[in-house]
Amino acid sequence: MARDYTLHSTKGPASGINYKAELNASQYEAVSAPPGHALVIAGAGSGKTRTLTYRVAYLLDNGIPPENILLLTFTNKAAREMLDRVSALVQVDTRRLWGGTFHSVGNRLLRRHPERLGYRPGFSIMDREDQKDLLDSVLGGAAIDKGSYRFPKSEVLAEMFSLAENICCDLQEIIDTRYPYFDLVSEPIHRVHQLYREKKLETNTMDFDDLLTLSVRLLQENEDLLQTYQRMFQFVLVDEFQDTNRLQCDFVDLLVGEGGNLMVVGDDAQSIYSWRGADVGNILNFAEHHPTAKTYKIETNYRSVPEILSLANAAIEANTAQIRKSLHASRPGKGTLPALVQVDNPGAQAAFVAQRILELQDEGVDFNEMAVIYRAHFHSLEIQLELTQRGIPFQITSGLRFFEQAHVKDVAAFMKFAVNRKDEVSFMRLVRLIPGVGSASAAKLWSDWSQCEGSNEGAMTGRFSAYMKEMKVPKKAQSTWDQFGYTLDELIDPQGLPVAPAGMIHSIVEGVYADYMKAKFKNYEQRAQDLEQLSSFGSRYTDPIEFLSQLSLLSGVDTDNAPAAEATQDREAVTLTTAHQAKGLEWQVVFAIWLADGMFPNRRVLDEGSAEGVEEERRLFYVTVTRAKDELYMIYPLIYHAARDGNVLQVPSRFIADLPAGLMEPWNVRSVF
DNA sequence: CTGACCCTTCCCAAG
DNA sequence: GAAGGGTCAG
Repeated sequence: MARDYTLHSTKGPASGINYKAELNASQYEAVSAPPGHALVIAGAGSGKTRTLTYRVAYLLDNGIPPENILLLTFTNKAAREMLDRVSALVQVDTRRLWGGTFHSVGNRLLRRHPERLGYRPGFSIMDREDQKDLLDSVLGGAAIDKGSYRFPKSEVLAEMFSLAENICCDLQEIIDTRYPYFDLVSEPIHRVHQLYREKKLETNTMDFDDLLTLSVRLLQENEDLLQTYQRMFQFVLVDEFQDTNRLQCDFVDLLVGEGGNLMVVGDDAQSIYSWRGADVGNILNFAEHHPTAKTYKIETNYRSVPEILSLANAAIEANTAQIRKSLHASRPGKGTLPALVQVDNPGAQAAFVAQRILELQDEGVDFNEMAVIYRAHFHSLEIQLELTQRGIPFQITSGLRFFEQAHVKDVAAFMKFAVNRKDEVSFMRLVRLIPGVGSASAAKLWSDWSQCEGSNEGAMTGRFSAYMKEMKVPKKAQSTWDQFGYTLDELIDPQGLPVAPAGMIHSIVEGVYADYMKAKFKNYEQRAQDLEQLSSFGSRYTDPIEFLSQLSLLSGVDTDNAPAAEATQDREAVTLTTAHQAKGLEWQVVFAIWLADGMFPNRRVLDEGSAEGVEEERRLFYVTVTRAKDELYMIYPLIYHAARDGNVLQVPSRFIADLPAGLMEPWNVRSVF
């Protein structure tokens, strides 16, 4: 059932966009590509987002209804940015267009048809911590003999299961290739895996991977839905295709089907997620996989000065597995080379960065236009101290995410449980907030609750307190338990349906949580404020299920629209970020720090000794340096004091050592203190 | 059985 | 420096 679409531009675009004038020749070619499959190789800083944005506008201009377009991106932020830009270009309601991350699109599909997979509406989404809790619960009941052999902890199990899902292979294969030392216990691992899957269905919960795995299954097992969605998504566009894994690729293939039109955009030189299953082969072999596909290369870089671009090109040169392209700069030369800065130690590194930031500010560069980029979160430690001491404002993309903080998760647990009464993880979390209830009582209470709920369908909808009153709790816990019951009752209306999110949060905080926070946390005020922001975020939603989904789907990378980020958004601040999270962003000035072997590239990767591993690190280095528009500082400390090994002498990163000396300028930094 | 306290361990990247 | 694990008093 091939579908043919011809794109006409006879009467000129309704939007009045002059595509040829606003794009360069190769961008225009990709934007105006005929229907069918297309691979767009867009180098760093070549206007990839612009190209995708204009492509969507072009489709709309040619009469494709927005609901027939699906735009898959890597982060929510990227999706939002592109849709905003499309709205600015054409007068079409882009809310009708499906755009978002793979996970959010999966979520949307599954929310429409949960019953097809044996799920109920209002299923909960577990984050990493919830997943670990559920696995621990499974482990507790699985009678695993942990004495005789080393059995993987729940985090490790989660990692293994996730990898198997994402690269669509058998769990045994993961054990064999990546965890051979667990081969002795592979039988119980499989058993836990099975129990875990059953438990998820039983508690009406999904983990992150399920959002995709189950979406794929939904489409594979339901021909009618497959037809519906294939017909719906006539034009599918995928951003950052180099970072897709097998599961995501299968999802796309299913949605596109035989006659669909698929455009994938990416840059193989920026593939940096193989450790979570991304397969750069998806982009490298796309043309082979789809013989009719046309390939477009966009090789003009608008971002960086030629001095920086030359260095970047030289840096990636050493990689063998890549699509050859020659990225050239459109900007004029600047006359100064990227700086190579050797400093004595991490303290001096931080001092250098801080001082240079202040000098640049004097020269008129905004703090917002400066970033410090590093390989691992802990590399930012000294910089944070130094910037704080000097009063330089900064924002950091840390490992700690707003929605993963204990108090936010506690409140969310009440909401999740109100929406999904089978949610064991949330139930356990909230009853353990009660004084006098530990893990043993919590487990007992859950078993009572699920029994009462199982034998009595009424418990699924009626007032919570009616059922909770019947349950036995430790004496010490009784009054708080009752209070919890009344609070939960406030979260549902007389029909038993959950009320709006903002109201829920209010009830929870007023009813029980404020008291708990005061007793538990030193920084009660701060946390109370967080919850107020959560509530104001919640007021954008009427449907608590929708709100909770968004909470789960928002990640650390794109918490832009998250409450915590909003407070700092318009403030001028230097950005501190990992190289991974810097992907897709740009700044006038970039400080790349800790460029020593063992730090960047990472020690573990070097120890593993795989050439692919080092190539990925090199791509990560490429991503780092290509973030810079005007100035790039590559810095490494000679000596650092390790916790265990004392003073360690460092060697400059091989990625720097491999570069021709003429591409950078060594700076001599003298400490005057 | 709970919860306070102390000890050790950990550090690569994230949806 | 935080978080998990072990120990022990109440």
